[in-house]
Amino acid sequence: MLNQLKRVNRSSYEPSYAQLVDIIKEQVSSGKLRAGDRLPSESQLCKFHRVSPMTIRRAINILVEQGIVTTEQGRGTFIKPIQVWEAVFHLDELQHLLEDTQNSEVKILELRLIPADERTASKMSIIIGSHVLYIRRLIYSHGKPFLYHREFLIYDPLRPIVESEMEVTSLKGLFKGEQNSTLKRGTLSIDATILNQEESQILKLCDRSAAFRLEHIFYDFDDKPVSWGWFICPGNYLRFTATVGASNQET
Amino acid sequence: MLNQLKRVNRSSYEPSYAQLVDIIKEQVSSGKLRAGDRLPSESQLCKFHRVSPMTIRRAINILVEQGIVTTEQGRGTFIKPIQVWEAVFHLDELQHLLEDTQNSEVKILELRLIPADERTASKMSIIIGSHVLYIRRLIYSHGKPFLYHREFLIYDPLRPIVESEMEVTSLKGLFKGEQNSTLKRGTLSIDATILNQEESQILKLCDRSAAFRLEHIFYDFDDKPVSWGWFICPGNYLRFTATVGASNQET
DNA sequence: AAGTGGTCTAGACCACTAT
DNA sequence: TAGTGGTCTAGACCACTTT
Repeated sequence: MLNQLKRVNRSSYEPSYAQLVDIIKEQVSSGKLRAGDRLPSESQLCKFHRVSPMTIRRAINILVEQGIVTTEQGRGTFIKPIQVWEAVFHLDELQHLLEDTQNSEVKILELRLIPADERTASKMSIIIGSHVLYIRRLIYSHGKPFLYHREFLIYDPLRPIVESEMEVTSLKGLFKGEQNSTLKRGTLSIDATILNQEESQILKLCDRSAAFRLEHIFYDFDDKPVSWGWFICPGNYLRFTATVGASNQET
Repeated sequence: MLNQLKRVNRSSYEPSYAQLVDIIKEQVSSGKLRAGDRLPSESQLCKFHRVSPMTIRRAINILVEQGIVTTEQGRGTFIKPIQVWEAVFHLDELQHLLEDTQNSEVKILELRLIPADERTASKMSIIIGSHVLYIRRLIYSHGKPFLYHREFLIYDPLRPIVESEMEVTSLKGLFKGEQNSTLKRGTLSIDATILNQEESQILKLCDRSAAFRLEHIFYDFDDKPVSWGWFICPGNYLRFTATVGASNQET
């Protein structure tokens, strides 16, 4: 009985634990194992695949992380039913567009020191009227504008403005994957919004069309906000996608 | 030298590997370890924390999965700079609203058998004109409509329609976390859109306001589409959020 | 050659669940 | 009591990078 088909191939270059993950995923996606079914016990899997308990455990831990199975101490390991909520959305598409430096370009539309208004002050935990650096950028892909970015940066009068501008490029690092040592964490959120007149003009689109608004706040190592801003991205330029359940194409 | 401060507490109820993960994360979020820094080698960590190599490895593997560090064979383990692209968005908010069965309600607005039009046929890989079950649902939270769902289900004439309706409830299971054995996987995508007249009327909102459109296709174990549909969710009812980098609040 | 991460073993002991 | 998952050990061997 047991798995009948595939065993771990000990002489393969693929690690045993990874082979095991694939074997079990394959059994799920082919329907041999279905939601609610119990996996063979770890000791049974050990004997069948002729690997040590630790190797089996490692494979099962990975399946747990991937949301394929759940474990219940004393009872067994069970295949999870698919749940829509497990869907996870990434910013991959945006990343690839920006990493493609051949075809993407960042243009600074405006850069000036301004006093923080109420909203900015509240977002950045500073006093209203404090000076902040305000930057408007337009990001082009393949020659067409597709992202409009507005950002407020803490301005430190002790440092020359040149260095503040360095911060700008260091922020750019966030999006290009360069090293960055001044920022510790960030929060992001996505809203659905409608382009206003200014935005649609800049992005060369119809007024009042649908768009995503990706807002961000970045914090330094003292947990103080350093940057607040948002990207406007026309809805027809971007789409967030995700999959749930055991897809056959997965690794 | 080394970590100077915290060591793994062997007599704690928290597993050593989890303690190690927390210790290192704390060092990152406090700034003791910064982007690009190298961690002590695994053998050094073994000696310092008096645990076996496997335990260290497990902790480091977890940190790799969480995007905190990267490993380079033969060189060492390094703290990763934060990257916006690591942001991961979930449907938690939607889930919590629907799981709160006290305050949420699903109302079927329409349920009928119709011939598939071109778009439906293409999405579900069926022949134009094949019969599909068309369902319109309105989901209420705290008495207010906040999700409008339209869905097309494969109709199997060999099964009585009652069973097809069962499928409906089984799909509901997807959203309520019940067992489900007929579906294997699904793809989801999020668009930004603008409410049309029908949608805004049903959701009792202003015409042409911003909304998310969450589209889904679910497949059975033969990889055949079983359900295609989309949720319309007003933008001001929902927001997708994510964090990047080492936040102090994390486990 | 020395040091690093990567995989794996063959057990041990524990907590929990079922019977 | 027997079976299950959960943690952990004290090594081994390998591939890789640096010196």
